[in-house]
Amino acid sequence: MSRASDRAYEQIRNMILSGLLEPGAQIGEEHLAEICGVSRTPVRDALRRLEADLFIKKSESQRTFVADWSLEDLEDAFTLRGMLEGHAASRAARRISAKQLNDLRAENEGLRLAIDRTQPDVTAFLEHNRRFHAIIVEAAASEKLESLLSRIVEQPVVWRTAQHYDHENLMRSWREHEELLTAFARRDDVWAASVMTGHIRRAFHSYADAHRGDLVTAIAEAAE
Amino acid sequence: MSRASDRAYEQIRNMILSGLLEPGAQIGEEHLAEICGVSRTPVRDALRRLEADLFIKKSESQRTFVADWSLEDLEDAFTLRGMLEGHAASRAARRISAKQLNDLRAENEGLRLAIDRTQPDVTAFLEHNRRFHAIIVEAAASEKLESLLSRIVEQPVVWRTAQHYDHENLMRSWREHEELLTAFARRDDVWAASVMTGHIRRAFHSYADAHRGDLVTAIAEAAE
DNA sequence: CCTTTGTGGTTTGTATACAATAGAAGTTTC
DNA sequence: GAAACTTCTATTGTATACAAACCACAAAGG
Repeated sequence: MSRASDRAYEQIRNMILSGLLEPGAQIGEEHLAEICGVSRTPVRDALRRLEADLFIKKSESQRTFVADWSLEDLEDAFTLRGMLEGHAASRAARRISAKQLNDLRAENEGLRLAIDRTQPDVTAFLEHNRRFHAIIVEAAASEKLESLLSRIVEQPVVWRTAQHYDHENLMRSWREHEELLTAFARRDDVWAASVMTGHIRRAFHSYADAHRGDLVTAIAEAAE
Repeated sequence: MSRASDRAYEQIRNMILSGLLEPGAQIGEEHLAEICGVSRTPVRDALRRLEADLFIKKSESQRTFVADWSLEDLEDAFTLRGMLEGHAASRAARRISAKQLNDLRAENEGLRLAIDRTQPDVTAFLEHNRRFHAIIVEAAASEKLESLLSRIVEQPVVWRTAQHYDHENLMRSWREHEELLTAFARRDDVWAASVMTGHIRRAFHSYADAHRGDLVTAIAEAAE
């Protein structure tokens, strides 16, 4: 891949995910170019990709804004993700290799270690979780499915809110992953799909609960 | 939208859909720029979008090739489309407006007129069909769903093969659309979803049958 | 004969300059 | 004082020039 435009893509994406660029905010190409230390050309390139990934959206007059997702939009995205990842799990159950199964086990073990401590390491949790799901999509061996999923898995607000997940929720993710592993080991595609769909669905509610807590905090801070 | 880059997008897309640019063929930016009568900048812009839409793919070394889909890839795409459009139909059944319902009826009437003649007008059929499905996706009112579907609905080979559809197949599409209309009128989301999924699924087999005929023709021509 | 390495030409990536267009603000007129 | 028009500014779109990467082919060495 190209160096400058990829750096720009990563950098802008991280700024959006971390909340440095606020949802709804307008962003100018020149401005971003300065921040990334490159010219407008690679920035425009990066913006096109971010637009396809629904991280930004353009007004009728082509001005660029950070995507602003409502709770409804998020439920919508989680529903689609549940369908698609359920399908991925079903395919994966029929195709997964011994190596991929081992990799999955390793990731879930890492995930458990990240949260099985007095202070859970949420960043590590998210990374192991991401890789766990990525391996399944890879095992599903469908280029189109992979392309579609890459566009709805990561959502800015979800990242920021994840810090508020409680220990029980994190452990439930681990347990659901374990169940998924069993389903894969048995090559049971129906089981795998239903566990996955439920897993994503529950994740949405965990998010929604944590998000409400987040809102309360924000309101309290604003009141000070 | 911008003039030159959109023209380039449309033009290149049409060249791919029509088969003028053959699957697997390498395409150079400079070359495309000449054809479209613009500079490389808007062409690169268009290529980024076409890449997101899976019309082209890039090699590891960033060279551009026309996407080459195997029959397996196509079945895969049709399966995903069935899932997503089924979901769209389900949502649409609960939300569709009277006006949208009328528009759907009009499109399907136009579709019938296009094929109810001695020599079916397949191009008109495809256009009415496209708009019919587009209205449903619009009625589903999910930005994400729309974004995902826009990336798998149109496939180069399908267009070219459509000319070989027989009259009975075309009429079945019309009848299935009519059934969908009834389901929408009754606001029956479960019915709508199952009719839609079956509709897409059958379309795949119509394609596969016609495609085999296509292959036979090609082989016969090569033998001359 | 096979492998490797260099070189020429082709293709893509980036920067910059300039053109076009949309928004904003200020002025004029009723 | 409000609405419409004009001008100015900010932002995006396009062209072009140059730099870097890559591929293919040929030549040399083992």
